[in-house]
Amino acid sequence: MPAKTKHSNRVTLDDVAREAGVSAITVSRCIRAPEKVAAPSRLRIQAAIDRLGYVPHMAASALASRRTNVLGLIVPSVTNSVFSDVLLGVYDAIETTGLSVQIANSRYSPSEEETLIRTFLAQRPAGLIVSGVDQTPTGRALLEAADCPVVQIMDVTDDPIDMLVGFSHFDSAASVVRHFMEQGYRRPAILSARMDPRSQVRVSGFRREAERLGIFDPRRVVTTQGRSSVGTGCQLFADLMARAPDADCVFCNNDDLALGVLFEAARRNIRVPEALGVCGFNDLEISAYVNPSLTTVATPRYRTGQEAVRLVAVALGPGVEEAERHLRLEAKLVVRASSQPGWTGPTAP
Amino acid sequence: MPAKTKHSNRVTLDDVAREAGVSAITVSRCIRAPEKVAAPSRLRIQAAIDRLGYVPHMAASALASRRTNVLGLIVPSVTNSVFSDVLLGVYDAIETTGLSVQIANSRYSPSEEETLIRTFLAQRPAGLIVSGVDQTPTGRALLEAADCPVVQIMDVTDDPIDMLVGFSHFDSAASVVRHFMEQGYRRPAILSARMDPRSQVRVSGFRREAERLGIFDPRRVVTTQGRSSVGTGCQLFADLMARAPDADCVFCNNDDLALGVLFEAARRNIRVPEALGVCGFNDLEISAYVNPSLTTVATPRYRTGQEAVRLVAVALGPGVEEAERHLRLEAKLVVRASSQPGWTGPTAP
DNA sequence: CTGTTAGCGCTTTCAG
DNA sequence: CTGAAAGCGCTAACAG
Repeated sequence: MPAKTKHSNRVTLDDVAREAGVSAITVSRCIRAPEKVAAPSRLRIQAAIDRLGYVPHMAASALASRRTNVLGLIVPSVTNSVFSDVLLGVYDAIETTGLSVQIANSRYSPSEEETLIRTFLAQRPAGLIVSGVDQTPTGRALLEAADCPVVQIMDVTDDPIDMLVGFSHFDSAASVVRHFMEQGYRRPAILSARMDPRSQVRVSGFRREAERLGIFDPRRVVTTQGRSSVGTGCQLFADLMARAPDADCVFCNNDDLALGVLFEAARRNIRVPEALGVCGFNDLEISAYVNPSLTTVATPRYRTGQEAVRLVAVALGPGVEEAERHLRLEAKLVVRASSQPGWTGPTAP
Repeated sequence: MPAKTKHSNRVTLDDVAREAGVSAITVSRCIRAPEKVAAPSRLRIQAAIDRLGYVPHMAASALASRRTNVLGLIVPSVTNSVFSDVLLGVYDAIETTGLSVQIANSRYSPSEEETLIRTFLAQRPAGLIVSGVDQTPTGRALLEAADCPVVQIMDVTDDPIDMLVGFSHFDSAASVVRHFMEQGYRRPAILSARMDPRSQVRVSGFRREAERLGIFDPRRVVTTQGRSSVGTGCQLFADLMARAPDADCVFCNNDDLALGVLFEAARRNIRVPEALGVCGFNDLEISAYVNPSLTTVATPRYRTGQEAVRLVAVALGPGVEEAERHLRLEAKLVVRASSQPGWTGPTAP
């Protein structure tokens, strides 16, 4: 009977060490910091790992080192394609980092978000990515006290918790108003559902700029708390037509809503863009192909996910560049047929 | 100086035990199986936990018990709304189970999927949910040997690995062909991108039924390896018109493609449904609102996610109902304007 | 119903 | 550059 009886049949660090003729700690080092191990040992260890098919036990590693390789990501919704694009960026960027992502879904609820922040922090994550800049005071305090990199994404603020990558919803909305004005529209409306913080900022941006230009009218602001969808867009547009039929253009707080407006307008024989200019927000793939093609604001969702991960990875590394901690990305207006009365080109790309 | 110096400031099971005047193991039991602890102790322990703000250390628990509470979920894509709906079902169902989900993205690659299966299994997950029934032989072997519940989702097979919740892609496609026939169409086409196993099964289902009815023509099968999207739908439809302009109806392998067909047909002044019947697959929200509204096959995506989690939870519990291990759900044809030449109702709900 | 003992597999010192 | 010793925080397996 061997001196030490193994209960599990799992291949452990000790097995590898024995196979390679070194001690366990050397194998451990070889995995985490290969440059600190002499080349000959390194080769033997690598060979032993391959031969035995060793896979590190993350829980054991986490327990011993008091740190995990888990990057927590809190988003308001996983079905919203805005966030699924962010997620894609996160997945693509994570590959080179050795981290693993864990996603949580706050359902647009600040208190659920706070709970999730707690849960994640209890796991000692390697980093945490949260959506928006409007955490609860407690949530914010928890994040400020966290001993891991924290990245806020999807919006900008003067007062970030730690790192940040986002774009200005306020400015984007204002630029839409100006675009409508330039195209000759004079009575802009705005439609919005799911009044989450970022939607609200867009509504303010719209309002401010319209006021500045002297074309704001509160009758032309139609909102609902319900979730954003194509169906909601149809409904909100019907509401708008009932309340303020004189509206000559409409900024929809996202593309789903805008698509609904486009479809409902077609049913009512309201000509877009001649009788009604339409602009969405986000630039979903479909928006370029619908008839008429949809003017919208392209938001850097994929890039946001990618950069957020990169920021965490950099922060985890040795030298942190202070200059890189806040990334202000650009959201760009994409002008298509739905907002250009003088449009003469093709209806789709 | 106290007998035992704590290095970390984390609240541990021992702290709670001391506070409640019991031993650590009793606290541990109280958390995992409260009914095995006497009521008075239980109350004192609960109070101590609350007072101290104790949060269990998952890694330590995983190490000691050789099991995690992680439910692994492998999907081909996180942006595809089909899978994000599944995900939503998973998240909603997981809440009551005490498990946590970890998502991985195989990018429609069988070999990446195999790697992910390996990675997950190395973490000793509480359960594993995989998409489809076409794992690599090695992947399948790994899953068969896994000592945790495994659920295959999104398709059906006679030969599941362990548990299964899905619906028949083959039958769904066949029912679309019959529907076209009933509506008077006689020259059906099929468009498909991203030829993943389930898309291929739908193509076979279409082909088989069309052959049975004597209306199959290979010229009317247009496929591409590229990813499925609205833009691809426009493109494939253009290809179809070039190859087989006599097609009088088209089954699109998913709604994105179908939307593209609808838009491209409008641009070409091809009247739907009179000159061309269109049917999609999946029933995205937008499909009910587009003009004309889109006939499609409603797939039980949310429910699939929900049930998959439920199956795992049940399997993890004490008594497993053998009868419940395979869940065959129903995908239902939703007939709307785009496939009914005689349509007289409203264009949208 | 409760406690004792002995690790789970890895990493952190601190010495060589 | 390498190793020995000592846990990380929790739970399995017995005993009482």
